[in-house]
Amino acid sequence: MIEARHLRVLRAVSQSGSFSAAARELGCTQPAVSQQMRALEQSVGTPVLVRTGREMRLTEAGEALARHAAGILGGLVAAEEEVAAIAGLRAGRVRLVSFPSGSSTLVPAAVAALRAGHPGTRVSLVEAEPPRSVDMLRAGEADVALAFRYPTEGERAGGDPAGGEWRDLEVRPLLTDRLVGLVPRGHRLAETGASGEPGGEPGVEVGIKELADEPWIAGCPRCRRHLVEVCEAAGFTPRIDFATDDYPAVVGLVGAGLGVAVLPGLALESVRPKGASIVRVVPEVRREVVALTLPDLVRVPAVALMLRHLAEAAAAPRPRPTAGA
Amino acid sequence: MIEARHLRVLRAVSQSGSFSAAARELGCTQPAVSQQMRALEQSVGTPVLVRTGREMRLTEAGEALARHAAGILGGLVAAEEEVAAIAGLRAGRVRLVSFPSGSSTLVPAAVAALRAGHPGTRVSLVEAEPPRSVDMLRAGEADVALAFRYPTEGERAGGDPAGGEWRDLEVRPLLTDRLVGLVPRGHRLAETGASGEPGGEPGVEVGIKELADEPWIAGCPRCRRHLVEVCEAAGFTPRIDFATDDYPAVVGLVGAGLGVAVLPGLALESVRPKGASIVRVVPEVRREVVALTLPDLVRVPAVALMLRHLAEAAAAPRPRPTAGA
DNA sequence: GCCTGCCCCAAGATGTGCTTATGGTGGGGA
DNA sequence: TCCCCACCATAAGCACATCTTGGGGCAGGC
Repeated sequence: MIEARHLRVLRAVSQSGSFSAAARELGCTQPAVSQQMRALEQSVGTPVLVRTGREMRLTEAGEALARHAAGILGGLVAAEEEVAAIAGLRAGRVRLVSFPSGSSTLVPAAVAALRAGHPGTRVSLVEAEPPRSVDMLRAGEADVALAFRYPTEGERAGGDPAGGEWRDLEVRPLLTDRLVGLVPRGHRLAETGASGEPGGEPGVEVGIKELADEPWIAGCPRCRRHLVEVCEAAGFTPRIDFATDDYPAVVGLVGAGLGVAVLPGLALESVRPKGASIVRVVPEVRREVVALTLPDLVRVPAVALMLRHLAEAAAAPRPRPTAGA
Repeated sequence: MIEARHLRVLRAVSQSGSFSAAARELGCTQPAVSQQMRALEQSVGTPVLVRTGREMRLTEAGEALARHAAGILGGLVAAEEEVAAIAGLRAGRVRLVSFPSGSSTLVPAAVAALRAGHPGTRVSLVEAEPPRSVDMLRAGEADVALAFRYPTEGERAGGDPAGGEWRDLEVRPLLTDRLVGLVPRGHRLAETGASGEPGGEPGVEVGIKELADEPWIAGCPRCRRHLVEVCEAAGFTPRIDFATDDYPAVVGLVGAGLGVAVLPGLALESVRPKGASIVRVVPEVRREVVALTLPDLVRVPAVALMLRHLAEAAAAPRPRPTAGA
């Protein structure tokens, strides 16, 4: 079996014209070159070099090998360079999958930072809610998944403290997203005017039990399930009139006076809550936003960098949701 | 440094989807595959494989390597096949250089036999007299040289019994060529009619001293030098009127009655001695026809085969020179 | 005629790869 | 639900290949 090492030595010999010069070029001793060429000749079964007194020449077989060696060794260095570019972040691709409110907040900041520092990298983004996004991760269709989980979900999944259903994944907590209540402007629980000013905390605090009799507008299936759990823990079952994972639609429905809702704070960073007032819900309802990837992918430089930038984006001060016009 | 072995294993893994299957495919054990992949990942500095629970997938770097591997391994296989073809005589080139009378007698027979047995081989032929042909051999412009030497030349070159000036070459004696005399038809020394019949030995025997007063037509420089030596050993210096290495010209000059000549028997195989009679010269004058090559080239299959066929052609019964019309 | 450079050869030391044996893990069938 | 099997990782031992050092032969150049 011809090895690349043989071809490297052969090329050095044919270029330099002697074993000694080839050895100097290759940074080894002359007997090493001699032995390599002997091994090559043995493996191919015919001489490749003619030792004439003054110079070292190639036989026809040697010429054939040298001719192929150019392409083979060129391909090897090309492969090395391409992989080195990926390893050195001069190239590399990260396929992100994110839930909607993540892809409009954390992702743009992280991607911008990554592209700014390493222009050669490429990022692709698709949107999917957690169960599906994790499937994509496991199926190799994505490298990093932005997902979220509610605290109670982890407990339900067998009491495993190390991540529940994600125990075989690398889990990077990014931030804890406090959910806020949304009630129609002018609702009896909304403090008119003062609530929801830009940059300010929602001023009104509402016990969740106070919303027991309101019609509800729920979000994605998991959010809806969690909402029911929280309400039932508070002693009532919410009457859910609408369910949609389209947050602007939720806001619109609330603004139209069709009900109340609980939304992730993250979602309100990019949705203008027009016609609705933001209230603080007590007890606090939180969800944890995490970045997920496969353990092996953590060692892929572009993936590691993306995780780092996601963490930085999550750590940056969040703009406060506004009450809207 | 990426080695071809790594790429072979990587390809097997990516095709089979598991280390164990790749090991079976490669004919080794599973830990060997595991170690190879670990070594590859260490050498390129980034993971190339993602170990997900059910299947083994390539990372982006792994995809890049696999993409290059196709061409690299293909090139290696092509190189191996080409060299194997040369080693197996399904291909291969022999560059012959021969003196004129050799290229019209021994060479055609040997080349025909070689091409008949191994149609893939190619033979090229150029003509050159020994000093030049040996230079070409040493310069790598030819693989096999057909040459000749006169017995006295070896003695002159320092008494080395192992080949004189060719002591660094592989010398394969092919045949000993007896030189014959050529006198004009009807010359006083030529037996009219009976001499030089097709298939018969030259019947007339002439002592070289009897030609002392004849004008001479000499051949190539070495032949001419040897002629002078022989004549001087017989006690006279030949009067050389013409010197040419064109044997048909020599025959023509003799036939025209312009002098006598001594020619290699081999030359008369392909030159019709019209107008001239062939006589045996005593004492016998011989030259040794040999095949020369570089020692390393003996191990090149096509060269070895050519040498063998040349020896067989030389061993075959020689047609006798004819007296011509 | 001496000297230098080049190649081959042999022996010792080092490193690498392969194998066997073992443990841990996840998936599928009874 | 449990068991079993396939798969991968790891460690230890071994064999092979490679490299180095030291010595010798040989041809070319001053």
